Amino acid sequence: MKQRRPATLASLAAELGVSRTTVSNAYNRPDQLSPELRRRVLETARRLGYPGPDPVARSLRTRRAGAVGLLLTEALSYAFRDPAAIGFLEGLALSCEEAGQGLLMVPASPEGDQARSAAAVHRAGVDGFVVYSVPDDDPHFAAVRQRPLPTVVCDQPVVEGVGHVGIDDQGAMAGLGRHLIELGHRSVGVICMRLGRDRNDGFVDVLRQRAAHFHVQRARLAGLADAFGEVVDDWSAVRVVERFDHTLESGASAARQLLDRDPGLSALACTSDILALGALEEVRRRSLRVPDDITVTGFDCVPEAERLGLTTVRQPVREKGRAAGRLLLGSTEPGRRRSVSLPTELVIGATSGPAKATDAPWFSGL
Amino acid sequence: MKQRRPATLASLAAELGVSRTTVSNAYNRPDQLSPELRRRVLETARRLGYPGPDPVARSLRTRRAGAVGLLLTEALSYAFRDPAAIGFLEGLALSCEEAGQGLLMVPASPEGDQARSAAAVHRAGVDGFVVYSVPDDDPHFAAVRQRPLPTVVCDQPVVEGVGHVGIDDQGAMAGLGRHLIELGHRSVGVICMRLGRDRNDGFVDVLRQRAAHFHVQRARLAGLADAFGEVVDDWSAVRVVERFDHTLESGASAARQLLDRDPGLSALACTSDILALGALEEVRRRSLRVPDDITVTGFDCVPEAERLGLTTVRQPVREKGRAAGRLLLGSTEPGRRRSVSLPTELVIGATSGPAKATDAPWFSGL
DNA sequence: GCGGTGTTCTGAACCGTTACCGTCACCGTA
DNA sequence: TACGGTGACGGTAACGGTTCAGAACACCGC
Repeated sequence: MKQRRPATLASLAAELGVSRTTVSNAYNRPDQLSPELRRRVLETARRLGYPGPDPVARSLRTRRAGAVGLLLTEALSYAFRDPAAIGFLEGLALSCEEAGQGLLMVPASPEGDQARSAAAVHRAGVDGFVVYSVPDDDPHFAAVRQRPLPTVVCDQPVVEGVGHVGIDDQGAMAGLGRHLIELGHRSVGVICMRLGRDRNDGFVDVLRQRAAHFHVQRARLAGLADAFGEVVDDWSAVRVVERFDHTLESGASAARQLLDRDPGLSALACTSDILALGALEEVRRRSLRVPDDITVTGFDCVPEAERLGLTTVRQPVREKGRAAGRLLLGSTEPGRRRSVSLPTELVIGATSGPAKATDAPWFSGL
Repeated sequence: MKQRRPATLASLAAELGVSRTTVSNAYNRPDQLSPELRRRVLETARRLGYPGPDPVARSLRTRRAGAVGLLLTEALSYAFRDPAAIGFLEGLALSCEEAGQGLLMVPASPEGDQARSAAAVHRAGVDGFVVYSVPDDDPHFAAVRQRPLPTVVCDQPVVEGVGHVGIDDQGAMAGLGRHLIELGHRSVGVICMRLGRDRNDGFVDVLRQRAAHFHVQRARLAGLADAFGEVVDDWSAVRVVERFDHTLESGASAARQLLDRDPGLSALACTSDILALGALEEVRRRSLRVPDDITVTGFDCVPEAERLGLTTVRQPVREKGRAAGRLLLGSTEPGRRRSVSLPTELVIGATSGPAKATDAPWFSGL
């Protein structure tokens, strides 16, 4: 029954001897034509194998694609390994679902020249973009900004004319830092995620910390610096280790690097739970007791961390996704806030405890 | 500088005094015009704030959307809670990324009438569909089949004219069942995920098992029936409990229901690791030792299960995603296989052990 | 008989782009 | 000088719909 060329609105109309408008109305405005004619139209459509109005043509005319574009850090698949990113995605998917909008994950391959890379962004048929935690100088993000579409960023710096969702990373991390200070910790090692688009697995100087291209990491390190700057002579003497890959293994190897260099560390502060969980593995391997011998902290409060009683900072990842979606999809509302900052909570678990006396001069001085 | 009406290819061409074709070529076929003219075009585009050819119009003309549609079971956000689904997504995202294709998650709200529900599928501007583990009678899937697009299903029955990726769920589960039988287990309780689109938290008769709308669950139950049918008088006497939600809590409450009814059970076979992990929680709550007092098994081999040493079946979830993507995106190749079945592996962990003597009559008879 | 009021359907103008083919100037060659 | 080849660009026709302003017609009350 199917013809070589697939049926279109026009061919259906011709077959029925009615106008294209009428066929269109049969699908989109049932009240605009008699039930009898509508029945005939739909029946003929079925007979001819017409699947209904072409979505792309419809989008062109109506100027609405019915989908939100999502831009993630580099490798798309990376996101599916990070519990925090998954939570964000879940929240975003939820609010898209509520609004009946699709969610288009834009393929952003890291390699290749900038132009080819950004092409995927220009090829995306969407009504708006959500950009999640990409580096400040990301070419895809630049491409997104060229498109004349509403945009919301999350876990990135506030940008003029662009919606924003985030938390106070710096403040939250400073709070965690003060917790460590209260426990008497002075010699801490820090483990962070990658700070730039280049791979740099190793120690990080203050310059690189401050110039980090990833907002979140920059802010969290700054938060620690804020807190420890008060009690430590020189923050730049605190060793910070960076890892490109965000895996348990990275956390473990970073902890190894820190402890090899400075076995006397009384605490390891990590900028993510994944890294902290990895660090815990290495600590356990060394038969160090937590928190008696060493304190380990994370950030995010992923389920696994919560179960293990990791000291960390809880952030509402799912809510971030929902907020981003709502901000974008409700962006036509005029009185809408353009920036949302969500609350965090310091979660004191079983992996942080008082520093050993040797680490706290004023105790040993008694 | 920006005009009220956004710039188009045509307005750019008019401004430059060249044809639209030439402007189009400046973007898409740099070799078709002189570098000098191309430079002028691009420069004028920047000046006028023209963001490059409109993706939707381009898609209409070229008949390619540059994206793959993904249809998931009902609530989109559900997928982000199931580690197996996340693995699938990761694999699929990976192969889409390789091919430079976007991945559009179609919003498929469960409630609402069938017509409105399927509308999202008809609205999706994509070049093909991947359908993951939806019930056999899902209206969205029916809508997908109406669209004249290449389609690949995963964890669903093979359908004529549609690509297919899956594993031998029935055979794998039968293997697990034989493992339990070899250990002497005869009185087992079974915990499965939901079998239909209706909520039915409780015991399931054989009829409902066989009529399950979810292929995977149906197949896994059938696998257990295959194995135990050999040694148990009547499979229909084996208690099977169904849970609508796929959570740890569901697994725990299902285990509770089974053990309350029949405290003498020597094994709990679950059709997913999540359910099994939940069941383990309940078992632990009852101070039953695993596997001395009771054996618990899962299916999927998610990371958490692996770490805990759960006896389960490993299936290559990520590979399923990759295979689905490749099957779809390479579907133009003529000699391509239309159905892929991936291997599984029985993983014997620390949660399965010999049944207690009371459970094995021929032992106690010695 | 006439103006008013719906209902039902039509005509034509877009939406912004790319495919296809044609034109034209220019160049080297016999 | 005629000729075929080549590079650069232009014209036209889709691509498949939606939308808006009416046309045609029936019905109604006065």
